[in-house]
Amino acid sequence: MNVVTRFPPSPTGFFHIGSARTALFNYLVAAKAGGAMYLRFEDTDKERSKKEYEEDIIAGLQWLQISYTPASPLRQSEKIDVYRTYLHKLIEKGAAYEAEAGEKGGKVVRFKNPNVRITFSDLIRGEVAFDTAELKDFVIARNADDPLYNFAVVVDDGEMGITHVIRGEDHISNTQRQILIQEALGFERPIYAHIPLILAPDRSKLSKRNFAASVNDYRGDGYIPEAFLNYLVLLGWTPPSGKEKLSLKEIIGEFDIQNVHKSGAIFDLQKLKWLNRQYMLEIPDDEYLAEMLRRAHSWDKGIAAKLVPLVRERVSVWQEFDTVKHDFEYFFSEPKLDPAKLPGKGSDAEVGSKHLGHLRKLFAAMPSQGEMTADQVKAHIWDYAEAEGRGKVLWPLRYALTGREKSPDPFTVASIVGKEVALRRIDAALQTL
RNA sequence: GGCCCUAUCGUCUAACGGUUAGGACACAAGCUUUUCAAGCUUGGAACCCGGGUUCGAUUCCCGGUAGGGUCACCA
Repeated sequence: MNVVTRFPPSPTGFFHIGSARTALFNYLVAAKAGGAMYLRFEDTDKERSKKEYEEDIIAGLQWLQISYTPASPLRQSEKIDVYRTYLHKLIEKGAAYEAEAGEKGGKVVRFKNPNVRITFSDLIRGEVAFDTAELKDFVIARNADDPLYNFAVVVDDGEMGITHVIRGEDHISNTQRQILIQEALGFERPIYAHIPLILAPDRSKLSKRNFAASVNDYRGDGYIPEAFLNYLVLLGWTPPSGKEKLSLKEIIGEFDIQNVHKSGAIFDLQKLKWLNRQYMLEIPDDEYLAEMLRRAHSWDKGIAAKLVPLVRERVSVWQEFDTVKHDFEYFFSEPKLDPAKLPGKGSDAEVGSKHLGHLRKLFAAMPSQGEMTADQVKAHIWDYAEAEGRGKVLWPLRYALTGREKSPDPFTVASIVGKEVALRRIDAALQTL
């Protein structure tokens, strides 16, 4: 069977997380079967549809590497004549009729409801049944040149030969209307799959008001697109292998729309961050450094290169680097010291001074040629620290080097700033005591 | 309210009649060169309720409850 799916957003808002997942599932079903997924814009709502939203959606799909075939024409607004033809066909058949005055005055086209019971089989939910009688004769067009969603969708899906309609659960009650129109028009019924919704942390529908729901926001925060996509697919589906971190290729290999869950899932930002971190850890050092420098222009490249592993430990999303980078200032300029904090817990100035004084000698005795690793620095100091009490010796050293109560360990810091700078900072610290 | 859908740790989930109900995120404690981060180890944490069916139900059926979706001349 040649599989043809579609992603038909209405360009009335920015690319939404839920839309992204719908697009992804449609893409996966098509990719799995070697079929195609069409993109078409459902812009029959002229007032709310905007070009900038179309652009945002396209940019988002590209960011996520979800490929598609553009429908031709791309927009529903570009094929009004086609809808008009089908509309006339329905009216001639007596399956639809023009009706006087609706709520907003003027004529509208109503579908003549046969009042039957519709049962369709949903790939995710099984048999779903509706009694269409309560729909009454619903409106399918404002007039011959102004079709409404449910009608336009049926015409498009029919003409494009869509085999699988995969969409959000919020469309499940539209299905009965669409099947009715489909049968009147003589189109074949596609296979349906209604996927559960993504929920905000309070279990309400994901909306801009209570949550960052735009894909754009995550792109802006510096999430890795592969990680974002990976997280999205995990929301409502578990691969048979049980693996959580999956490439798009692996996802396609394992994916089966029938294994998608029935219930809605809350979007968990912390798990997304965790997954993103797993992807960031795989970025090669040179690329990682380049991104750091893009976000911290003033940083010296040589020092920044040595900071890569320290940054990696602390950053799960690039956005976090923008905050954390200020904690690394002491690598680039002399720290300001608070004499009260220098000796550390349970020690006074005299004790601090004594240890720092000895440390100064130990540092001075280190080789000045070439760089020292953290382990080598440690080797020079360790025996003394052990003998005098690690905390008592190491705290003043670390504070003298960084001027911070929280920082990486003193050996690492010393190995990065180098012997000369370390000595200078120890001297400066000694003078404050 | 009508119709439709859903229901396992706080969250995402595994289980497809018989398990000490498993994993991941988060959380807590301990270990790491007194801090931070990361890492490692350990721990607490769930089958919505009530009836059936069955030798046996988290699992199947029915009802209740709760949550969600939808009831436009929006999509």
